[in-house]
Amino acid sequence: MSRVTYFVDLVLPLPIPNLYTYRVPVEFSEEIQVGKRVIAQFGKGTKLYTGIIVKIHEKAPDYEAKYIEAVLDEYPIVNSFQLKFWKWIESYYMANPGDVMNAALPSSLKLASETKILLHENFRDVIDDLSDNEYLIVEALEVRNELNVAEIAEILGIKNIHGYIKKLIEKKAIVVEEELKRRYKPKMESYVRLSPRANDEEQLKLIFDEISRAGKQVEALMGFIQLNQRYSKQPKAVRKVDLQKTANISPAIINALVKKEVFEIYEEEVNRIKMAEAQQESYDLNEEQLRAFSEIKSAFSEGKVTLLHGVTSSGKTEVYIQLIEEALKANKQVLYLLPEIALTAQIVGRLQKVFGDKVGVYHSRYNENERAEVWNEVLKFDPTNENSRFQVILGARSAMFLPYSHLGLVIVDEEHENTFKQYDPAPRYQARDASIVLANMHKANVLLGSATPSIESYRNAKDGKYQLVEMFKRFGNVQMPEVLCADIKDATKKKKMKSLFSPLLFEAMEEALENKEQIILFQNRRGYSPIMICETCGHTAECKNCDVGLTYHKYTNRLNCHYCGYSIATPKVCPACGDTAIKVKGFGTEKIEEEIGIYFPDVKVARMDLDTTRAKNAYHTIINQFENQEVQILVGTQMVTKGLDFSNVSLVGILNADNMLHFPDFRSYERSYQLMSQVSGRAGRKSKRGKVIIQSYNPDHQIIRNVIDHDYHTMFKNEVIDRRNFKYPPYYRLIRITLKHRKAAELNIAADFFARDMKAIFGNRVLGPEFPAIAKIRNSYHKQIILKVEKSASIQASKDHLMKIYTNAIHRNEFKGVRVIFDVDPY
DNA sequence: AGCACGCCGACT
DNA sequence: GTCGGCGTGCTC
Repeated sequence: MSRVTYFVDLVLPLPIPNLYTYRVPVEFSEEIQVGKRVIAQFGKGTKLYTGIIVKIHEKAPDYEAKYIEAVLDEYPIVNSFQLKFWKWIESYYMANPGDVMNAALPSSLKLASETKILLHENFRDVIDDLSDNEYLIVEALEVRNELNVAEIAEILGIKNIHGYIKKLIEKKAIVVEEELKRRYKPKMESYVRLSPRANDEEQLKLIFDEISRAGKQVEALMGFIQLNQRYSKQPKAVRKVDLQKTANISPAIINALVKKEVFEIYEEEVNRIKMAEAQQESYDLNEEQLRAFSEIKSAFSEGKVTLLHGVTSSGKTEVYIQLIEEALKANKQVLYLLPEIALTAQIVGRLQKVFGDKVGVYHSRYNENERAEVWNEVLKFDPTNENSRFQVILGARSAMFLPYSHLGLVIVDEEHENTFKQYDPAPRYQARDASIVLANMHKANVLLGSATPSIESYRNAKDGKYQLVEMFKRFGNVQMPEVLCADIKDATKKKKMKSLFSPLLFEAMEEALENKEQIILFQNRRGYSPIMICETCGHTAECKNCDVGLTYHKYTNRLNCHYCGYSIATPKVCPACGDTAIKVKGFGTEKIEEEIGIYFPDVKVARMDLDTTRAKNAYHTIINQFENQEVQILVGTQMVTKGLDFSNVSLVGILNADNMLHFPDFRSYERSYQLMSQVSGRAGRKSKRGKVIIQSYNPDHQIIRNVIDHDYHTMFKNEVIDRRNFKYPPYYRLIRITLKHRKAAELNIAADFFARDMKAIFGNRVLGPEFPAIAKIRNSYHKQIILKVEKSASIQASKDHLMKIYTNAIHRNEFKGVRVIFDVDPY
């Protein structure tokens, strides 16, 4: 009887463009399944990789295919929705399948080369039946417990040991330990409870008498009763660590009580991701929210993507919560995307109050075990099970890659945020756009939410492609803040500036502080001063790897490059002319912090930017301090604009609106409007109208006027006219081609060739090649070519042309050493 | 990505 | 004359 030989096409976690076909050993024929992980050798040497089976077939390729080494999973860990989604990302964003796999899978699910080989627990049963080499392996394993493939190869002195491994697995002498199982140990936690003997009022009294001379033990017992809430309706489990902390006792005290049979210690498997009890909070939607809610629902019933445009603190979250509730009632999964990891903490608390442990969080700062746990829970989701955990996933852009099987609702909050776009490692995707595609695959509803929608989304809504739902009132009838502009050109001329502060801002600060109100100051630039300049010869320090000036950081007294991290000590004399007249020019957050210290020496100031929030919990510490009003003034970059709600902020100052308005990018007006509106939204309380002061050299600038008038619509109207005239999104799609080379001259030649080839096909839709704002990063020169494709034209055809040009180009001599990066919808 | 093959400089 | 630099090309 002839047996069928199967072949599998694998995605390998490598930046290479193809799938690879492997032969399946007959003994795995039953096990293989699309979406399962397998181990396969790839390339020279003994490198092993985890691949995902994306296709099973019987067509032998015309080369000698290698065998897969092992099948890792009992069940597929990637479902068919995901594979379809991966494919879409791959093709739309011009990425390699392996890049997409890398972005999608938590790394604990894709380890392979380090795959450990262990003894089978019953290996002794077969030990007599082994060949010499097999015996050698088993013997080595008895000593070392676990070995990887390379180590075994060394022991045997043979390169290809896979035959032996295979035989040994068949004989059940060894097992290939799947990394996941090995690393992923459920976390156990010690809990304390009363022993059966003590768990009774009478007995407890006796015990108190019994231990009355041991003060610490009494404290321990009291602490336990307190934490346990013994006399409440619902006593709580008491963690050992909590008891130690609350009663301020050492583990020895608890052990003593265990010995006396008062306490018992028991272990409980904890979910790494903190459990939360749902405590249904009653919340009622106000009239406007109810209207929005019903409009959204009717749009959903027509299968339309909906854009919820609601001014800051109009109570969008409550509307989301209602929608989530409906999705859960329909036994569907919910994906709630947020732009910032930092923001998740605030929202997750709110959602968990309502949905308990149905809410899971997923983002890149989560450790591997936590991520694998969320992955597995989502994979296990069973719509018929009432108690499914993580039916609602809250996360940053990577959360869209989880193995959803019954997605019913996707919410993209703050949809205008550019952090939804992944820039650097490929795949360079837009999570907002991609998740809409994902939702379509699941026939799920999509809600985009923002106070300042992106021009794209708003236009889609205006065109009727999306449903537009708007909320104009702030929750609790808080007034929109009063926005004023301070003319710093005029103030400087009249010598009225108090360092960085215009009289208008300065007086408002004084007033707010007097009233014990808090202030947020926003400056879109970190560090102390952007540049150091020698007043004698005009020399400025530049990064030796990149084409940018170094930024002075006072705290460390160093000059840093924000692109590559290069840093030098601040020179005392000018390296060019030797003069000591070195001065700082411009200002960043650090400088502002210092200036406040001079004018308001008694006021507590906190600074929030990339430099102060690098430590793991720094962000929360700063937020908490500000929330608890231990700090009166918060100085920060972009970070302070992101949806934080503080109740006592009456004043927001934007120190310099000009540098964002003049950013060289077609989106700079849109971004400036969004940024300024978002910070402005932080001002204002229930009882008092907030105040926002924008400092600018250009107080009549159209965008500043729009912010003052809270006039999104005019901003939008003007912006779309420009976009249409200058051929930018949303009327055109952009593909950015970046070429990199170590040498500028070679790069220029290659870029000119590429652009010429492109112009031959695309004509004047090609822009460039141009050096970007920073032409040199990490010792590599960059040059960009932008392709503008009409929305009506086929983007796929354009990409096919591009790829053809690319494949032709790379064989050219002029292209040696040039790296090419494609970025679709780069902004 | 990783690894081998390959062709030019400072060394036993 | 050889060791080793990393540029180039391939991996089922």
